[in-house]
Amino acid sequence: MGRPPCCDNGVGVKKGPWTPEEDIVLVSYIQQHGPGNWRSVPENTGLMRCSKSCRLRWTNYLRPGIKRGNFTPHEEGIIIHLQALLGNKWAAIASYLPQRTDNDIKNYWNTHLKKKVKRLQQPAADSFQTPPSNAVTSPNYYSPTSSSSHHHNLQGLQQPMNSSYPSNTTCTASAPSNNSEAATAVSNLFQAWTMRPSPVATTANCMITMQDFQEEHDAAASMVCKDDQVVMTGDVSRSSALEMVVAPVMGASTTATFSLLEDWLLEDMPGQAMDGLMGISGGCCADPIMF
DNA sequence: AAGAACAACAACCGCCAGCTT
DNA sequence: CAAGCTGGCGGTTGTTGTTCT
Repeated sequence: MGRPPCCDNGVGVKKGPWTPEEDIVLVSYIQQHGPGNWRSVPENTGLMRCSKSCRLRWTNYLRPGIKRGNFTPHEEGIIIHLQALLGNKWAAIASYLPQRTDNDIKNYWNTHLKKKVKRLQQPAADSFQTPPSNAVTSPNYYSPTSSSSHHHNLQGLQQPMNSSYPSNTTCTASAPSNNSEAATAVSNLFQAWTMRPSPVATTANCMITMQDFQEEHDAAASMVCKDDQVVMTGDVSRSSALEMVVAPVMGASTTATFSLLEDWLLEDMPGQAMDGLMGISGGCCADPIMF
């Protein structure tokens, strides 16, 4: 089957950077007709661009609400974690950062974060690249580059988030029975974390970079955010690290957790990280969609 | 000051899934 | 059911700006 490229005719189709004039034409057309039916955009506007180019220009650059410029440490953290969980599913990752486009995130990953993460993971590089021999069959193994896992994670991403968690919820835990459940749970965690209007999300002092935390990590294993201050406290196990992540989702505290999870995920190879996630034995949350 | 090397980012390309005919 | 069309996605390339030598 297959289909020819939408711009296959080539003749008269302009390529390369968009001019301000073209932008104006495109924006004014979309303001009148709304986005969509991209096929008709070049025809109706006289733009010598293919429909695909128009759509990309709109979604990646002209669309209202797009945030440009430097990524905050908070955004960095989200991208790093979601990339570890989902792989290069930029559209899915972008859905957690509505102000950023998938193209932006992809570029930022390729130019900044990939190197950064690689640098931080260097000591564990060997083990990172060699999944356990039973990786394919093991229900507890998660590969960040596995396409099947991606599908599972996307299913999780698409699930609506249960938005209300009472702060005094009784916490019981049962491990997810498969990768999909784990991925869903983690995806929901991230979604809740990123969406909630909490002090952690809005307090600059809580936006701690991974480097910041890792510099401190030798001295103190946990990091708690109270009011506007980040407080390093005593030892923290992997399971309690996750509890710290879950707690604010539950609305129970203002524990600053993202950098903890960052550290927790990046410190180990992904399989172990997911094992740790799935092997939580301490109580954390009761909602059935979580664990 | 000039050229080379590198980094950042916008845009393109090819493939795919889903829908329509 | 097959073929065609559209929108969407991820990988890659090209261009521009910046830093280094």
